[in-house]
Amino acid sequence: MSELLLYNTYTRQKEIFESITPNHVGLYVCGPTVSGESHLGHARPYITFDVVNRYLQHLGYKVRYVRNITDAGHFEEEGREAEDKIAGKALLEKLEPMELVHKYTDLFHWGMRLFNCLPPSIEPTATGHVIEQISMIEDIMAKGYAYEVNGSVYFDVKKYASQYPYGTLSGRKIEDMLETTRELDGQDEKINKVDFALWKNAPPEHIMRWKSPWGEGFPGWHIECSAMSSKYLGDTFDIHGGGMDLQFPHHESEIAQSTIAHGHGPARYWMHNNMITINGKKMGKSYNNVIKLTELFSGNHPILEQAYHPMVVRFNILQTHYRSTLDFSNDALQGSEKALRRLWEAYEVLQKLTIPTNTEAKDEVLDQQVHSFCTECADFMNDDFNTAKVIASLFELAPTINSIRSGQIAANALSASTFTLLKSTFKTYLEDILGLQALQVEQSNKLDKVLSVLIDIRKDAKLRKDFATSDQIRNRLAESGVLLKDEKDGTVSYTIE
RNA sequence: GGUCGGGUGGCCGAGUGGCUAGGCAGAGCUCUGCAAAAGCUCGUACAGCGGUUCGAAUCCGCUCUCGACCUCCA
Repeated sequence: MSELLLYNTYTRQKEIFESITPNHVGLYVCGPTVSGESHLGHARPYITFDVVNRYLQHLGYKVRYVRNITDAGHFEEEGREAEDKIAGKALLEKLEPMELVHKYTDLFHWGMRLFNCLPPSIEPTATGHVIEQISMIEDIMAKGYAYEVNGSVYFDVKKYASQYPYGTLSGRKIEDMLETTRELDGQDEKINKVDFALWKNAPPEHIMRWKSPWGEGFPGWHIECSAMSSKYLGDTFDIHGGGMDLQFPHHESEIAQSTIAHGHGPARYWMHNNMITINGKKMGKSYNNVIKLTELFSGNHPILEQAYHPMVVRFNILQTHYRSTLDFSNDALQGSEKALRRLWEAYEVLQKLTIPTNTEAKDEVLDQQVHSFCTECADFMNDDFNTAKVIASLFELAPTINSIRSGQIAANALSASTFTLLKSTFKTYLEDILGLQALQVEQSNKLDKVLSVLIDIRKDAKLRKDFATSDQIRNRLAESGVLLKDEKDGTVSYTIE
């Protein structure tokens, strides 16, 4: 089998993946800030890295997947007054900060569950690791790369850049940044505007505050990921992931902090997923075009023509390579919904088919085709997680499956081994790796029995050529969302919308 | 302004030098009491202009155009 190639943002090329510890992978993904409801944009990284996690496990790695919860609240560094997002929102909603954080964390987990994202191995919170963050800041100060001003601590980027490569990850030059940022404002505590906060002094009205060697305050944003990733994954771990928008300044700052604290950057491979856009514009609070997950699943948003099932969203995201932008539209989602339905039905048909006993394929050509569509799935995943191509291959197999079911293709056209491979490929890729699930909710036994009564009555009517009655049953059921299908073999199946 | 990445058929989207993904929508046919589903077949696209090459959506140059990052952001 081919080796796993992944695109490393740091080197800007695809590299062969080799884990630091054989058979183990340390994966860190920047998690959400739980100051508000999760939105469609959040779906992308967590689904992307869920597939990365699943695929690494499929390859036999034991993955320690760490994804943080930012519950300490970022501050607007450039704002006149330092404002804690979470504390501010808490005042608005008349909630304790902890109450608010809990509410949105639960909501986030709810969304992740619906998306069928496997939970991370560890989900550390920033507030639970203030001590670790403080000691890392102390370490950086002791090494001379941070300075204190009025109870706040800043990282000295200029000094760092003079001795270490800075800006590699995000493709930036410190000189350019120092030039473009000379909007000299004497108010700023920072020596250089490129400096970033490790610790912020808390103004009196600030609710979230912790004691530190520099007075009461709260940690800077970037330090939490550095402190927590090194705590749970070590000074150097395998993969650090997140959205492209975090490349700068967040990840660049993490590298700088870790380099001073540990002598090197935190991760060997940096992976960044691209953004979701709406009508070509990035979705974001500042654009006022955010679709929350609750709205997405309920259809309750002006942009949405209908509600979208979490699996449809997941499928839609996986139909696009993770490094491409993904433009949201109702048409695209509706297309994905139909596509997923068809693919999943083929999968269900396949599960019911019995594997033939012939060792030789009756149709060599078809057997070969099926075989290669199955095996190439691994190649596509190995090529920087090309889920779009995997899905295309599975679609290529759908007609064969459906034809075998309808008898247009004899079951023994395929050899027993190819048939087995076909079955395992669908199971492995569709369910285990892509993490997809049936759109339909499990039906209750009672409903099934009720429907079979109606189906039997309809069958009788059909035998009597009483098509008025049979059509009436079918139409009335359709009105209530139950679609009947007369199969070739005389049986009747139904799907519930 | 600086840096970077795009512009692919009606729509969504793969794809880095020849073998012209896939999905949705559309058209025709088969099957069917009718439907639905399914199967088969069809649309021959790569922003524009040059260049390199036997051959380019894919490489180079220019133009137009969209977007991302540079500030909280997935």
